[in-house]
Amino acid sequence: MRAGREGDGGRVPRVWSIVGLSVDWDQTYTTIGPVATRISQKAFLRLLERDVAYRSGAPTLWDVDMQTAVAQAELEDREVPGAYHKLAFGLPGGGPDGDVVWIDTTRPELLPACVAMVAHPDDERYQPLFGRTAVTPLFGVEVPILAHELAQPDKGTGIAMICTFGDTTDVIWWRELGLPIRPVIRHDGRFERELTWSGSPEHEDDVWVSTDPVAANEAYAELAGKTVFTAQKNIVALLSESGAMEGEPRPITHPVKFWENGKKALEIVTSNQWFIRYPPAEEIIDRAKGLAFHPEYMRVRFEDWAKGLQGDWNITRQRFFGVPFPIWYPIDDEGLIDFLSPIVATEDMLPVDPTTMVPPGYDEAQRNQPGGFAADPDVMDTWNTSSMSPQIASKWEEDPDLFERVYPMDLRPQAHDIIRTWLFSTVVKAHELFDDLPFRHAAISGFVVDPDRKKLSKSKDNAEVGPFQLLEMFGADAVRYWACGGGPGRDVANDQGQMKIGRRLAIKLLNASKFALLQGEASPGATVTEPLDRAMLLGLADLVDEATRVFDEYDYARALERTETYFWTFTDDYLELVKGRAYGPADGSDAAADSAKVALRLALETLLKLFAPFLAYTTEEVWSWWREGSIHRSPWPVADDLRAAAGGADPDAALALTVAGEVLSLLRKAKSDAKVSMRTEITTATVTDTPERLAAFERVRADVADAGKVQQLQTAEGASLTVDTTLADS
RNA sequence: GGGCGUAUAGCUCAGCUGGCUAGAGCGCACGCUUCACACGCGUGAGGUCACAGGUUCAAGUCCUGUUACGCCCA
Repeated sequence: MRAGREGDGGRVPRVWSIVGLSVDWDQTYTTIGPVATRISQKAFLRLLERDVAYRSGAPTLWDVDMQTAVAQAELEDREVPGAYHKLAFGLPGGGPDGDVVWIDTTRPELLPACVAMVAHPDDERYQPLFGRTAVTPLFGVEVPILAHELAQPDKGTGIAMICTFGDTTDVIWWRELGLPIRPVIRHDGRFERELTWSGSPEHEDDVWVSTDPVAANEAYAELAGKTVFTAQKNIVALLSESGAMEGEPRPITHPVKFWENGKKALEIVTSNQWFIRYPPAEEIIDRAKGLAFHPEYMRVRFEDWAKGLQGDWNITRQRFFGVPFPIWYPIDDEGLIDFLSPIVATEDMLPVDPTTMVPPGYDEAQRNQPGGFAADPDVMDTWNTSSMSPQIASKWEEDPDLFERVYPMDLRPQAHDIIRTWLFSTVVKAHELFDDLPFRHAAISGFVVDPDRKKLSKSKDNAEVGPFQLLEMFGADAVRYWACGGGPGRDVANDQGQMKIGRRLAIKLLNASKFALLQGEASPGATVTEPLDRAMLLGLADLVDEATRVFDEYDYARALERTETYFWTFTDDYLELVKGRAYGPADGSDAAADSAKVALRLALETLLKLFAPFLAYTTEEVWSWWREGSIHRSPWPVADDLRAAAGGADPDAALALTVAGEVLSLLRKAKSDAKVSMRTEITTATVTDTPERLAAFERVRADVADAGKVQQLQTAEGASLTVDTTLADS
């Protein structure tokens, strides 16, 4: 099992235990602790060796509040208010609109980070400008005017500035157009304090070159050390003053990337991070073809995610807790850390905490000293550890015997919200490390939603009652019944009505079982001979076939629904019809009574087993009344055994049972209409029906007459079923 | 904007490969102390199967489009 989150205080295991899940509590695992750390680190080292894991300085999605990198999988877009600012870039040599080019931007404060302008290659308005240069307002920086398909001609003026970095599109442009980088936003979300423009490059890599360094430095002084918010306010004032901005900002709402748990919009900063190289999308998709999704349509989420990946998986997080990287860095004699020459732990050292352990060839005194070493300060993305959960649970290279027996695993059960994180990363890791799938089936469940179909959330607190209360109120079987009502992949509404129904079903099963067992055992060697009993068993055999088939397809909801439907007619009709006969003669040796008793016990055993996955406690209770051991360890029913017990196929018997039920219903209706007790005797009843159905009815007429308390039962041929009755005086 | 899913009685849903006179449970109405069950039993009312086209002898079921809701992704 996957351990509950910190703070749950063991609630998850308790719920699972009460709900009756079959868990081997000796085989739990967690994603913290020495084993998880060792396995995560080992996987990392193996991937590092093969250059699948690598360290790189690259544009990184960064949450300035949390001061940590964020992976693509944890992004979400939010519609937030913003404003277009129309800015004039200088165009030496002039163009169609004179000596300026207008752009619309929502991030004017990034003007000092501008490295180029871009328009769509097919955009006739700007085609004459491609290859020329423009000059940024205020900062006087010369930037090239380039063409790229991702520029949107219908957005703003159709030409945009590229800054390092305003959004992920900037990153793509920067990478694909081979642009320089002018980073201005620091990891804390504020503008760099010390930035100086000069008239000519001071060294080879100098990007801070302006045609008017004095103006540039004056302008930047208004931004240095400021937050993005303040910087924008200040630069807008400067732009208006200088006449480079036309009109007022035009408010819009637009999608902006956030960390899914974050409060502030993400910035893109440059820093050194550990990455895992994704295989090509097609390769992952092909690998996943061997994985059965239940329901199958959830596969598209996996595939869409694979196709939509941009860049590799950043597994570095700047957090306090988590699995550390088994890595140190040398410090040169001047005290500078060389982040590009990591000192890698060896596998025999694992688990490694670089902040307390010392790399080979060094001693503790050299920590953080010139000429010494420094620990990698970061930790792994939690998904990077969770992606090893099959290997952690099966104790990869820790318990070879266990691993051999359980890996790859059969089943990954999880909800659909973490297909892109947990499922995807687990498949990728196994693919890279083992060239195989980590499991064969993925059962994707939905969520529990509130009665208005809204997702439950801790912050909204719209869960009226907690799991323990529900279990207390309705019982575990009722809660299981409700939970199984939503098929694979479907959300299930928190519906106490359904739990009530589950509870009634469980009680009904107890009572029906009591009745069946009260009839006593049949004489030794007795067999099923009566048509009614045979028909019931044959119908049950078909039910077993269907339930087995749909279970194999993971459609447990249908298995439950079919079993339940059968059970209701079983109790309403069959039990009523067989009741009288089952009591039998006083000595209990009558063959017809024996037939009923054998059929009843066989049906009970079968129904209990069919219900066992759902009503785990009720079925176990009934089982204990008359059988040894646990029903949950007993073999699954076999349809052909039931057919054999029924004495083989009997197509007419099914019709006999159907007609019997219909006639019985009409007899009840007569009494119900007369508002008399069901016990009331019927003096005479005449059943009219087609010859074929009457022939079938003939085989069960004694049972029907008995159940309906009919003294004289006659038949007559006619077009369709009708029943005329004369009630006895009450 | 793209993708996926859902749309059937007041409610929760079944109806799988087209044959339905469209079902179940809850709720509702009217009855019934029936010897397994009043935590029950029986009977009944309740639906133009979201909408519009199409395929077919036949469509809730297949196809196309529209609408609404939900989820995923931009």
